[in-house]
Amino acid sequence: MGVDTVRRSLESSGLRCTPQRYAVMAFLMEQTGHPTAAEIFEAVNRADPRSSRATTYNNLRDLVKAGLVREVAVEGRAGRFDVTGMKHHHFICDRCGKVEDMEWYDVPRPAARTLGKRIFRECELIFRGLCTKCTRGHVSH
Amino acid sequence: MGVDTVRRSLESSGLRCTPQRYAVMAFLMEQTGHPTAAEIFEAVNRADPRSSRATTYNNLRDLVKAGLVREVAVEGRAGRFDVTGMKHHHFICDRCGKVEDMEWYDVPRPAARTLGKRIFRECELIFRGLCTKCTRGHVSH
DNA sequence: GTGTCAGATTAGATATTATCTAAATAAGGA
DNA sequence: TCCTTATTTAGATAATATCTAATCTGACAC
Repeated sequence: MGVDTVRRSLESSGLRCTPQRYAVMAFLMEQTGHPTAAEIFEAVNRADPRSSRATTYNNLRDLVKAGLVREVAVEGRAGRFDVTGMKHHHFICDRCGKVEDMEWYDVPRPAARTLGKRIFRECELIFRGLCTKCTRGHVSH
Repeated sequence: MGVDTVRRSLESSGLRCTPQRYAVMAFLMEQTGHPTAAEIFEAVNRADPRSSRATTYNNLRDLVKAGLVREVAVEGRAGRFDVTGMKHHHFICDRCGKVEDMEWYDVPRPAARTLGKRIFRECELIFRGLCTKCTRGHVSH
């Protein structure tokens, strides 16, 4: 991952390339999982440059608004983030809340009639069940 | 809605029919929208029997666990609840966070190969965009 | 390189959402 | 009616997210 890949992502979205924003984006790009804001905040602050909590949240919001990053809300738990690079769906574990990527496939968009006056932006498909780890020791009825 | 519809729903799920739990379920069943836990708490407490915050959350969790109620997580906002009676998808407004029902249609489930050792329970399809209200005055580029 | 300023950062307070605690209560079966 | 166990309660606490207002800085024009 060239240093400038991150910088170019930011700039092509009209976002200033600040050290803190760079650090958030770089961390997410090198990540295969789906960290929470708190985890991102911690990771960034283990290294330099350091970043305040507010800045981390601000940057995540900016990155999401710019379409570079996606937030996955999980019931009763912290939201999780990943880069929107390659199209994929998500699997959320009922038990531990972990979010995993799932191979993408096309989903039919809703009929215009169903949509009415709403403005459609995207479909998101979420699979639910038990992740591999939580499956261990599980006995189906 | 006969009084006993609610009671029977609870009992057939092995849940005791307490006044507080009844009130939560009854409120959700007569509701067309997707109230937050706070809204449900308020609604129940405008009438008798009253219920504490903890009880409202406990009951919502029990109802979700029993499969009678579904929670929809919304990024950066309170979760929202509805009864799982008739199959439907959800539309979430990017701007105001409102959740609306959308006509249900079948979604292909993931291939066994993709699923691996995970245990699949369900698919959830979420549409995103602007709701009818937030569309007013909106100019698409 | 320097000046400029809109946008970014900061620490800490605050807001919002959800859960925990431990004692008191009540549902529903025997 | 009595018993057992699930449920309820008020208030404290935890977890998550945003706000404030002072300060700083990236990037552009020159």
